[in-house]
Amino acid sequence: MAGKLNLDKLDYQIIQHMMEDAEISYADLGKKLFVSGGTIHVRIKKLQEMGIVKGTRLAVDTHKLGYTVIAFIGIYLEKSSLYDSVAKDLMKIPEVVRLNYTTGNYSMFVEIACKDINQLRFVLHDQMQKIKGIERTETLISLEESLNRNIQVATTEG
Amino acid sequence: MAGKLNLDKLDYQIIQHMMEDAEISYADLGKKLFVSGGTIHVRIKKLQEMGIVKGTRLAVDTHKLGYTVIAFIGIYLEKSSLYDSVAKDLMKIPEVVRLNYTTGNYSMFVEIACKDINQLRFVLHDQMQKIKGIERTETLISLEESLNRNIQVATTEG
DNA sequence: ATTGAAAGAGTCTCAGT
DNA sequence: ACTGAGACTCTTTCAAT
Repeated sequence: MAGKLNLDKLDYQIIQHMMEDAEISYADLGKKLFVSGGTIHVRIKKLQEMGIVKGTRLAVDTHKLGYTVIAFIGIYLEKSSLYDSVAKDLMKIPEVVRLNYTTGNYSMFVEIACKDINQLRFVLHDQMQKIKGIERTETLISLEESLNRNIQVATTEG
Repeated sequence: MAGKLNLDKLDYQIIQHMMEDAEISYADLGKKLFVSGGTIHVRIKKLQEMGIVKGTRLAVDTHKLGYTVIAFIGIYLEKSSLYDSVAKDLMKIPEVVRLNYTTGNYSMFVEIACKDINQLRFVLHDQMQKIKGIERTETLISLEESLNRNIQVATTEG
């Protein structure tokens, strides 16, 4: 399956640090990890070539941007073979930010981000209910996000 | 509540572009959006001061790093007043990457990232079951992530 | 593989508009 | 507010180890 990685402690430390803050300079990160800036550069280049590092992204406070209503929707399909078709329709809804095919209670699990409850209602009733193949849905509205963090790789050793 | 934002189309275009790729230079992004690099710089600085932009993060392929098992856990609490205490215990588990307090079927909703099914079982049976206040849990294992994207702000107009 | 220094590219500041 | 140019900082390359 997945090829062997052969990453060492330094690689994992670089990944961990820059997942949390990619603005630090190679020189400064090198100082923290007791190597030169040039070594940080070489390692990041290697991680990019391996496809592990995929670039950098601006971190944005979505709540401050007005997306105050986060909801998770569990979806029951009429037939599980309808997954691809339903997924395609769901992706057309801009408020849908995440979509997983799951085992367990639901066949699909979706996350949506809306600006208010009216927009949530619109997405649920006017957009999702029209999609062919959805039997019914269950909505969980997030009242509070207590944690949203990266995976913890720094202690991994190969 | 939330103060008025007063962002214009250019602000939203900058946010949208850099949420997807923060490596582009201000000069190049300015060319795309028909302003100078200096203007991009001023806008980003403003967005940082407003707390909307919170920095940049390294984007990593967690699947390639070995975290192949993503699961969502719905949690039923014995009493909903136990939320804070249970949340505190859940945060101690490194595999827990996200934690929401929710309305609907479950009281809490958790996402975990594991390297294999055995680690998932360990987290579920040995770590989560020992937490006081959890009545029972339901697990959804993600068989496929079809979509994981940012919110779409580019068409917003203030 | 790592280092340190030079070359190249990007950010940041500011005077002018 | 936006621009463009200069000062400054960071990334990237490379010869030496």
